[in-house]
Amino acid sequence: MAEPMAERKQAILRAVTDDYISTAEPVGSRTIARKYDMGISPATIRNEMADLEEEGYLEQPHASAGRIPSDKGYRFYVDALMLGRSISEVEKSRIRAEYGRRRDEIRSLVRATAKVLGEMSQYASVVVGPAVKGARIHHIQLVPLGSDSVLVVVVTSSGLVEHRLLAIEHSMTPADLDRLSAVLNDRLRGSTLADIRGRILRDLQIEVSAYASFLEDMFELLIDAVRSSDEDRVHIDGLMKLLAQPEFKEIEKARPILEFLESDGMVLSELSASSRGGGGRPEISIGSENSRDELRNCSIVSAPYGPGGRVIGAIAVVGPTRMDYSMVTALVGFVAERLSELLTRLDMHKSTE
Amino acid sequence: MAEPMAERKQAILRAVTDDYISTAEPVGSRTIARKYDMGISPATIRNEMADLEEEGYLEQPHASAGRIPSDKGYRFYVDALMLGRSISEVEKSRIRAEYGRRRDEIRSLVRATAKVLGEMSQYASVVVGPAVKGARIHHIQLVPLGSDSVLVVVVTSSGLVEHRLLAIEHSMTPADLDRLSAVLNDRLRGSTLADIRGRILRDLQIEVSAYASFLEDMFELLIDAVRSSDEDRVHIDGLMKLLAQPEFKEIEKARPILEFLESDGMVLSELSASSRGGGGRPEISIGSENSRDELRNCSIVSAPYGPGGRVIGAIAVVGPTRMDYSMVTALVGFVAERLSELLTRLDMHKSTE
DNA sequence: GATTAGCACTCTAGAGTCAGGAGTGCTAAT
DNA sequence: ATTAGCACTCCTGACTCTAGAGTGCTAATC
Repeated sequence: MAEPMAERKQAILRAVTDDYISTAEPVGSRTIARKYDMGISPATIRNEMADLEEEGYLEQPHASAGRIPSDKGYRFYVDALMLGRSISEVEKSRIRAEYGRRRDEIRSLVRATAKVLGEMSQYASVVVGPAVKGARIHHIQLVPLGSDSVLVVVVTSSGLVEHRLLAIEHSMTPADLDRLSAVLNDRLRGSTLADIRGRILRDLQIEVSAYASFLEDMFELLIDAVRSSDEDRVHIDGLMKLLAQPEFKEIEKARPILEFLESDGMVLSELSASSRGGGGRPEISIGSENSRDELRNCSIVSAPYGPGGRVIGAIAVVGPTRMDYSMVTALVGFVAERLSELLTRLDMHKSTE
Repeated sequence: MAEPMAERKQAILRAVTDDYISTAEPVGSRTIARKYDMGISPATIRNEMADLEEEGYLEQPHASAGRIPSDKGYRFYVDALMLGRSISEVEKSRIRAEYGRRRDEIRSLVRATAKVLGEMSQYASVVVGPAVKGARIHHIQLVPLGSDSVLVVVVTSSGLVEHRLLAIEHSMTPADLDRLSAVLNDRLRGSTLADIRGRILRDLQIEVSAYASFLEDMFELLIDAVRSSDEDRVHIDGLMKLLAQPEFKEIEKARPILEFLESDGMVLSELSASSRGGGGRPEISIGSENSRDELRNCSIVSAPYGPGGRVIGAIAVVGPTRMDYSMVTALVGFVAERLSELLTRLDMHKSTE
């Protein structure tokens, strides 16, 4: 058993998969003989297909229809059969153009990524931005807004800018705030927000005891910001594209997937699991391979990204199991790479100060 | 012509509409006689319904089915027939709770509004946040982030916080930036971003000529921020809820509406038109009353909001023409009012500085 | 021994038919 | 003016039937 699959059988499996991916119709022996001339008759192809079905690579929707790939068939296809494609120059420059303008702030970068992935893949796209939690503080600034409120701006080392308004009881002069900002920066730079809660806060409160309660409030706010910003990490696009796929014509088929995508929390846990793998090429999860049951009718192509090899988030494309793996893999790979590159450049700026 | 509709006819129209709204099935004379006992026989009801159809308030999907309200019928219903309902205390406190935590920043308020509207209405919700364009500058702050980049933070009088990273060529000390911040605040407070582009920029460049090119870059960035932030104004939620409605079971029916909602630009122009009306109670736009053709299969209930009577944005619920107008109108009204109230309070803080 | 032509068989999609049910419109009686 | 009665219409779902596609098997062929 487990002997390598014969050359010709592979060719047939590839043909069936290619054809089904592009037509969404079960494909029969006749079709293959006609479209992909491999010099053998439909009858021969039928025999091979019967074998492939027995081995679990193909299945029949009903007794007298053509064959379609099973999840196992798709798996073999992406691992061994699929012709690796790289995306065209036109597409590349399209992507670069999308990034051209907004190279400054990470959130708009993330959003642009979701948009370009959705539009170019014709499926749904997901981009998970960097977490605030655990990020190191790069800069913190208190901005006086009036007699009774202060804007707290925190910039993390990953380039994320968070801000919150804080009501204050006692008037503080701009000079006060500046001095406080300086102290805060001195003490907090490089710590994570989680760190702050404990030791550092206590130290600070002693040091600038006049502002003890102000600091208390401020950290409360920041902690809350961390919590709620996790929801903001997930950006979805191209839902409409997904719904345009024939497998989702009846909305019931799409509902589980849409519900999954609508729940930021689930997306987060799913994608951060898959992005641990790090490095290399995009990861492909096909139908029943997905850990969640509601995703057994779709496939996900994902890749982590981040500056200089560090992983801070992930991008993904979600489509039917009949998705164009070749195109999507190339696209996801290129975009993740491109995004990482941009972030690396941003990061360098920051470390050379 | 145009004599007032007889009492009983109105009762029948109301019954038909109520029933259709809750069952989504065409309703026949028999059903009405059974469910809403108004002491008359099905035959009488039939006669009245025939009249109502002739006058355009009802229509028949096909010759021997029950009746359903036409757009004109719904219009009469919402204007004259619908029993005004106010939302329950439970719901009110649910809404208040949603707002409880995040009273600080306008963007999270807007997002929370979209979420609560979607969940409680069971339809899609749209919230248009305040425009950056045209907003007055309340505060502007330059934050040094390293030797070669500066974070520009702008707070508008509507409470919107925008920020952008700016690469700089020549190193500027924190002190430089502080002085520059002070000058900028002095000169720009109260102007709109549009104003800046012209005269003020020139004056400033002369005054602090050392930073002329820096200022040029900065304003370039801000202008761009204004442009791109228009996209961010629109927040959608509850799309899934909309798709769960029986009229959208075949995705084709929903597509035009989804496409409309996905295009921020269209939503923006549509809603800002309707929010001009200002004040009072929610505006209801039914089916063919909508100016856009792709919306002829849905109804929109919208209301403007803003601090102290000023309109800065709008909220809306989008559902099938068979939507529960009574519930939605009450909900939209309450939420818009609540949101305006919160903003008014925020605004007062700001004007008492 | 592998390949292929031929053929019977199976299954689906779509068209046609039919009965049942819901609802109407009309008429005549109240 | 209202209503009971009834004929009529039209949809819905079940059933049947056919055409077409595709298979699997067998026997002939290379």
